[in-house]
Amino acid sequence: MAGIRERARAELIIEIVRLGRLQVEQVGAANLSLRAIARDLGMVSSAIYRYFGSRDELLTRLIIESYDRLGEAVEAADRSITRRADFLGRWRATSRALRVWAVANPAEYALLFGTPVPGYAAPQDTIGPASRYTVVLIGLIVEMEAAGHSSVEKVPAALRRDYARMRERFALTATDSMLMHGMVAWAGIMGAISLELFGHLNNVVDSPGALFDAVVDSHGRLLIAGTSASAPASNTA
Amino acid sequence: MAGIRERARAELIIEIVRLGRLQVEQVGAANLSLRAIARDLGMVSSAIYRYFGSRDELLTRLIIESYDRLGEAVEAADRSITRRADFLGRWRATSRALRVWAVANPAEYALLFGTPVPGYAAPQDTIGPASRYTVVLIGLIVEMEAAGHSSVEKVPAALRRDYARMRERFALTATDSMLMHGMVAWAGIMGAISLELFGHLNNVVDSPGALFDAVVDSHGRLLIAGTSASAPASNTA
DNA sequence: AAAAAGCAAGAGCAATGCTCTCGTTTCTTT
DNA sequence: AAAGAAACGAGAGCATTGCTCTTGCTTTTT
Repeated sequence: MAGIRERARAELIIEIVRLGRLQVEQVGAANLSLRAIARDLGMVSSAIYRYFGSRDELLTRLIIESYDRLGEAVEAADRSITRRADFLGRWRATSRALRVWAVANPAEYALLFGTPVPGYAAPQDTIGPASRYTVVLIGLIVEMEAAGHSSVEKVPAALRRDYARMRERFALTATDSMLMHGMVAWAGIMGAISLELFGHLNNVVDSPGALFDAVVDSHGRLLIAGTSASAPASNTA
Repeated sequence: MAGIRERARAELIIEIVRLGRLQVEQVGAANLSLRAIARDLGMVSSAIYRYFGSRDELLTRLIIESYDRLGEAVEAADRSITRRADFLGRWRATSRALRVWAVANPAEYALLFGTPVPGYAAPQDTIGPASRYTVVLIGLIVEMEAAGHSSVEKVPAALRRDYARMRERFALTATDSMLMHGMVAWAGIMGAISLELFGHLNNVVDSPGALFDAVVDSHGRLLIAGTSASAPASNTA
């Protein structure tokens, strides 16, 4: 049972999503228009609603796919470092992959990490894909600690429950200190990317990529060495 | 010459801006509606255009005012630390003021640091107010270095021109290394706030304030001590 | 073969930003 | 002080949006 109708439906959904992504890239998520998609498809606007119940539903689909693409990019970057014990290399590769993806797909980055659209609550379906890139980073932290690296970050008491839950959820063995150190680094690179893409480095930093690399290395060295900062490692330039 | 008309105009503009800010708070900048403001004012929608040529013009005004409020909050926080040589205290006070303001005014924070509205290019008028809060942070960095603190951050060659321009623009005396270290910290706290406010800590961190404090202290200690991490300073808890 | 479900089309509703015109009021110039 | 210019509010109107409902037609299921 091919299901002539079922097949057409699947193809149409794919096409709608494709045009939706195209629109997000060109005019931003805020201006995503179901009517415009219908027009491009040669359909009348109401017909779209057979496939997506609302604009938000399409948006959710696009968000999920974007998270997946980002996750895939970061995972590939991590895989590309064959010497698995080269933690600084893996940290650089994954975080740079994050930025490269963001710079190449600014509208998608904004869709994921920019202002949430008002009244839009991310449904449960997004949290899986959303954590995909973070799983890579967390894994890196865990492996680093297993290999003997440590962190002396002070962990506020209020965060202990969170880290305990995190260990359980992802079946990790990592100290609170190391997990928190990872979050500090995470915030650093996300901040650097957001500042760049949302225009806050305009007329300030001409080479945001160089700044980003410096941020990555700054955090990377600390992650590798704890606060003892032994060998400053190789530089970027 | 009071100018009965000029006076009414000034008052009306203030009222429009007030209602605009209220709307941004309640429905987000994306849903800011000139028509709704006109309605609240008992005017017909077209009358609004005598005062603001477009929706973007009102938005620009709101952005400028928000930057100013944020700047004022951060400046006040810095002033509140009377012992001016307590750099860690000032760093904590200013960065926490940043977060407190953001948490108290999430829609305004999103307006300033979230996804830029597509097609909207920030006009020149915004760059002055936009740099107000950064001036406080930069000043702190400069004073720290003048007091003997230093940084061993490696500065990529590509950033030297940027820092030279920055020194000229703000009439600073600070090393590239120290300025870059400040930017690393800046990215860290902005990233932490954005992750929190844009929902990326949901179901992950229950006490984002505690995480933020930890991020602030982590950067603060490094800024104070360079990479030598001498005295771990007092903690937060 | 009959009933059920899926589908595209079209009309329609309530919004939006923005433009234009038309009298009226205020200000400026003579 | 009178005449001309500028600013103003109201109203109608255009193009656009998301979304709903009804109406026939087609595919699928019973």
